Amino acid sequence: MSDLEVRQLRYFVAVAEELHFGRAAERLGMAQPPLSRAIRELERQLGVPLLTRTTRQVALTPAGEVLLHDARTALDAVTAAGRRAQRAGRSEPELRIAMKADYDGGLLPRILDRYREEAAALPVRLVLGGRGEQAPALRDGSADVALLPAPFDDHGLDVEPLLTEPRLVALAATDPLAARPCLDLADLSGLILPDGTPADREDLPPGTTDDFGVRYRTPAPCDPGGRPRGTVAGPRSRTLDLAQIFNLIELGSIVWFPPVSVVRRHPRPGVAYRPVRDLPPLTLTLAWPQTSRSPAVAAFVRTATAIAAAGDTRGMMWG
Amino acid sequence: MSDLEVRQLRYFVAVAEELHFGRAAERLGMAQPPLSRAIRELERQLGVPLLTRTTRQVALTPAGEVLLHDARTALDAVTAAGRRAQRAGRSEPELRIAMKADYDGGLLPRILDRYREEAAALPVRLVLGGRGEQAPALRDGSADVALLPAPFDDHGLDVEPLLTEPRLVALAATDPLAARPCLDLADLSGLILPDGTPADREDLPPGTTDDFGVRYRTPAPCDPGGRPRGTVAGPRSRTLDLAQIFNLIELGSIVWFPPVSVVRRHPRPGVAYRPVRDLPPLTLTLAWPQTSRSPAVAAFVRTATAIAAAGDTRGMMWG
DNA sequence: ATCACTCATACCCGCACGGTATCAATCACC
DNA sequence: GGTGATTGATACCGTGCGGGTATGAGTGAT
Repeated sequence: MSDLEVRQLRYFVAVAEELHFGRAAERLGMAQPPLSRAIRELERQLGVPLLTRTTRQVALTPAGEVLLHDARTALDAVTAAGRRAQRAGRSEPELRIAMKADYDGGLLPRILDRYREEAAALPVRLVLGGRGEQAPALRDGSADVALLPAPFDDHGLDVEPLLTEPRLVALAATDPLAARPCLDLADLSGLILPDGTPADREDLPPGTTDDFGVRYRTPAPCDPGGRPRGTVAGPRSRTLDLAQIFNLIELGSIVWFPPVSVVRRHPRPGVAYRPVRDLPPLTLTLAWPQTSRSPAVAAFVRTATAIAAAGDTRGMMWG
Repeated sequence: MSDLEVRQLRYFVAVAEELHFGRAAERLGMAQPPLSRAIRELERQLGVPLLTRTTRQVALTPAGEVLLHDARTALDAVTAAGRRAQRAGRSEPELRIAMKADYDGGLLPRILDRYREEAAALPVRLVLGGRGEQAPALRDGSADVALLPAPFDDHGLDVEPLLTEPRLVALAATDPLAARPCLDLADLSGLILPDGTPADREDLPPGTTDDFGVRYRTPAPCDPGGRPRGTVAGPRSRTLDLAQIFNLIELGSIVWFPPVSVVRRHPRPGVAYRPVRDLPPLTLTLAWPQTSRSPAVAAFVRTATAIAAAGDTRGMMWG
């Protein structure tokens, strides 16, 4: 059994995601016939059918499902290898921290202060991205360490929880609900979050949508049991920044569930924050590639966990 | 930056391990000039020098060290993808358990009994191999779950410790040391283990040698800070089976450090077992690929940890 | 029954990968 | 310090394979 090639995996992933040879070929920037042939050759090489195709329907076999999953992680590993080597050769070493803006539980300034005193410390660069972008960034080598809310798909990553903080609901100060000191999730039925999901449903699949309303391509859509949808939504171009979110909240169009540390940074008249009894708290987590051997990452992890442990009794409640 | 290809990674790993283009080319079954050109092209593609070469000396740059490490894990991921897909398509699904013969802490019979009653259970197949083979087997998809002594290189794996058991020293009954009820490591200086290392040095790098005397190719030689040795020893063909080991022990040629559960299975006149005060115990660990989504693996892990938890107060002492 | 759609087949082409021959640089040895 | 051995780089060539175009064939919709 000779080894697979990256090209074959890329092709297969495209077809498996699109479930359509024509569209997959278009996405790959090639014609359909060579793609068909390549997939067929892949199946011959493995000795296993990966797709059941009629001229009207393409579906994954169980083996295809397995390969789709493993091929994605293998492709991640390959691009990560290239990117990390590239970076290691560049003149300016730095520690790239992936996070979503403001989602640091208020710890980052203190962490960075102490981190800079470490012997193994490197200059720090923040890689800000939307929800669901941090873990893939670690896997493909475009960041060295990430600060992100659990749960998330942590395959290939090492993980250290830093702190758990409650979330509040942000709603229009003029909303009748704002008159009450404390709410339940059920009270929020009918309201929607910035990403369009109903506020009283907490089952949003991780890695699919962004709190800011951007819909991301799921990098490894580990739908438990379900089969991945064939169509992959590109960025919906409805990106909301914080100012827009606040504006919409103020107008009563949406509500939002920021953690207290974010709230503390954005006091704003016209927006009321209230505790929600059954809203799960947010656990901020530190993650880095399991393959990392970088002393700079190790030092950062050490510093961050120390700071979090030292600070975890500080005022996490909010009036 | 276009994606790397498996071929490029294989080539680079070969050169980086051999630190010699000619030998690397021979190992790859090709001529030297195309290999030189391929590596050069890889460097051009990444925009980073990976090797410093004079006509007499080839050495890795820092970027090369990083790539060597990451390329190995990427290659593992690729072959694992192929192998697991292949397996998923074959008619007979089964759960392949990698372990070294007898190194199950005596748990395996009970684990298997209970496992077979699980709904998600599959027929079990044992994949026996020497020390250091289990973790690579998980990574390259030739086993689904492994039972192995910690510590080991666990990158890409999820891990669950099962039990910790003391080890004894096995020596010739006629050895003067056998007269003493308990020994120290220092007492054993001058004696050697089956793999040839001195018995009083407990710093043998994991994944390098086998207790049975086979020397394995290091799969991911994570020497902390040091540079990987250029020469990679193939199997030294000096494989010792248990009978040979016992024979050599009996003759006083070697000593051995089996855990008590192994000792219990191999009572043998002519061989004495004695506790060693400062000999670290052996922690038997369960490991499986982090990417595993198999219900059969999940059921096995559940069963094994339950059995280990239930049995961990049972008689682990001996003699 | 016909049309539209989509995957497979047939055939061709260009290029990139691998091979052979050779050069050039460095080290060892006297 | 000159000479030969070793080893990586360069030059050049042939071929196999990956990709393109044209077309066939099977299937579902109307």
